[in-house]
Amino acid sequence: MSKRKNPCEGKGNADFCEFLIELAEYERNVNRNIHKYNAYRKAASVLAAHHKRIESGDEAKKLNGIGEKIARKIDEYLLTGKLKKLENIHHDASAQAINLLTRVSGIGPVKAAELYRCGIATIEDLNKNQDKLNHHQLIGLKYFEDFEKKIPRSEIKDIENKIKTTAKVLDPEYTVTICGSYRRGKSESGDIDALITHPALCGYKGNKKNEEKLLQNVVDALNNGLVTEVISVGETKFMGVCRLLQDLPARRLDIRLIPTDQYYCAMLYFTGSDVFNKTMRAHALEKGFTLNEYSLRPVGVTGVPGEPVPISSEEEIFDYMDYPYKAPQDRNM
DNA sequence: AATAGTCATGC
DNA sequence: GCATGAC
Repeated sequence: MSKRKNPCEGKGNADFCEFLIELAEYERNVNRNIHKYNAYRKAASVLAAHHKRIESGDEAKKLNGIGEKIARKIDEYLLTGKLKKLENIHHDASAQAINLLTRVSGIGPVKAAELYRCGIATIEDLNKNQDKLNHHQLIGLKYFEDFEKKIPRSEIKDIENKIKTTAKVLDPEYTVTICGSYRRGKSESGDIDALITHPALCGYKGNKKNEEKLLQNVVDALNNGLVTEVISVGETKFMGVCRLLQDLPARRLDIRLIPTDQYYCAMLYFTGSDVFNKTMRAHALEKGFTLNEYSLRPVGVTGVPGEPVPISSEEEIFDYMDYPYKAPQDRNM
């Protein structure tokens, strides 16, 4: 999934969401307080899901995830149209620089602060100091603009076809699924998240020798055309860059190799949305199951999860837990 | 107390 | 090998 995403699109509380997300980014990138980051994100998403326009801090406070501090910020914003705290951040050169640097893929809060201590504050500065960056960060810098561009659905469709045909030529037994927001039918996405599996790879019976090559072989085959850079690649996960045509922007591509007996649980999980996954897992628990990206397991009376239920389609997961099937397009929540 | 797990990197 | 950082 992409580095920055907004739970604040849509309804009547978008302006609150925007400043909460900005505060969240500040807490993560500059103050390195991941918990405040999560708290602000949670507050923003609960406001985004709230259909009625909030008219006071006290009204907001009734929502789960909004407490005294955020309630008072909403009051300040309603009264003055801005936030003192944010104004201060905007005038703080170090905060601005660190926030910018973390937009480079591979540069997180720690690296950004280190770079800023070295006097690096702009993309131009980064270009002059490439010796301070590792492989991933160099790629992030090289494609800084490209990676912030959304990917049109039609382009992902073409990339999907290319990956599928490439894999099938290698071995017709490969299965490829592009998940994420693309699978949910969105008209554009931030990156491309592909799942692949192969019958030789099954969670419980090991055929180690071939397994190690199953992902590498696909990556190698894609390297002659689609894939332009490798950020990282191991036995189960590839992270890299692809470009469909010369004139199109470079795109972030992730490929995960999934054991066949875990494929549908992984598909469900990586299709999302995050909110849908939470709803689904909560429902599973109510029905006496535990659901994660690997398996669906019944929970015994003792609370100990049993053996994974064999699954051969996404629908089956819904069926087992008595949940009306939702097509991927209906999981945008 | 706060999501999980893989890969790269540096000690 | 292990911890850390990033995704």
